[in-house]
Amino acid sequence: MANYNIGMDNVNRTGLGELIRQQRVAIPLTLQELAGLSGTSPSHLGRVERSERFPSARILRKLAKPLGFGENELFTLAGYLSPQPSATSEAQPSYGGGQLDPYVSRVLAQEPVETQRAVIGILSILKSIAKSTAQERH
Amino acid sequence: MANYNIGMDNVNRTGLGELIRQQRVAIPLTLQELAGLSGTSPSHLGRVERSERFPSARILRKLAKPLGFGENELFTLAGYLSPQPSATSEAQPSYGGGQLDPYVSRVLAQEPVETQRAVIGILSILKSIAKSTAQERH
DNA sequence: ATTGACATTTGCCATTTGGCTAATTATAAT
DNA sequence: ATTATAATTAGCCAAATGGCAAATGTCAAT
Repeated sequence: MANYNIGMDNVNRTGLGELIRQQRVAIPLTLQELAGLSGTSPSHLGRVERSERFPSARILRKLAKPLGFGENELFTLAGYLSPQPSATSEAQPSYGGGQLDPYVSRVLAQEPVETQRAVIGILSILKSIAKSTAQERH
Repeated sequence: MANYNIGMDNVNRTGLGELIRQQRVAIPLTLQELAGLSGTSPSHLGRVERSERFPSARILRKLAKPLGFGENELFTLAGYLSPQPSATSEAQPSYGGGQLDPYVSRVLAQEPVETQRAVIGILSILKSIAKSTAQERH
């Protein structure tokens, strides 16, 4: 008659694996390399990425730097932390609004400025293509 | 011949239990009450307090509010977070060669993170193509 | 097609975590 | 002192976590 913890925590663990994988291949790293850099095992990371296992905070912390995440960022994504403690009134719960992904930032910053500009040029072209394609579909 | 993680993490788990107990009795709460408030079990909390078990992030998160800790505070104490996170990512040039063009940054930041990542994914593809092309040319 | 070098996944296992129940230990109240 | 009652601890167990080794998948070069 005790039953202290019925049901799910409201922990957002959806898609965390995918996100980690996306980040890893974007860098790009193999599972083994990431395992090496983070001091974990490739097999476990593989399972984490395809959501067969949920990573503990210890693992998450080890993954943060090699993947270019801020320390608490992965924790937030994993649902261990509520979204953005320090923020006063921005706080988009879905993490999408006006934030530049730290890894993206880091990578781009290493390119010459013309390349950076070319990249967003390509992006805007792709977006307009996508837009007109969507319109054709009626 | 693999051995990815020998030895201890440099996680500060010393005295965390004592600290939790001090806080609990200071409030004051019994183990059962705290267990009730946090949705955990008194037996486990007892063991945590006398450091027979180390609490997972999930438990820590549940304990934070009833004990009057800030969300990330217990995480820091537990060694899951390094002291003084605060800085949310971005803007710290601490690493990397160049600067990110502010206009580029602004435009990209308005895209969802997947798009941001896709963009640098495309960039890396283009770079590898360029590289191999250059090699073929000699 | 075959080999060889990597990368990923799977099988299996040890360790940890955390809950329930029961036992023990404090704390009052007669 | 002796119960009654509450609080803590200990015994046990199921589930989860994460590592290693072996199997499988992939891909380029022969």
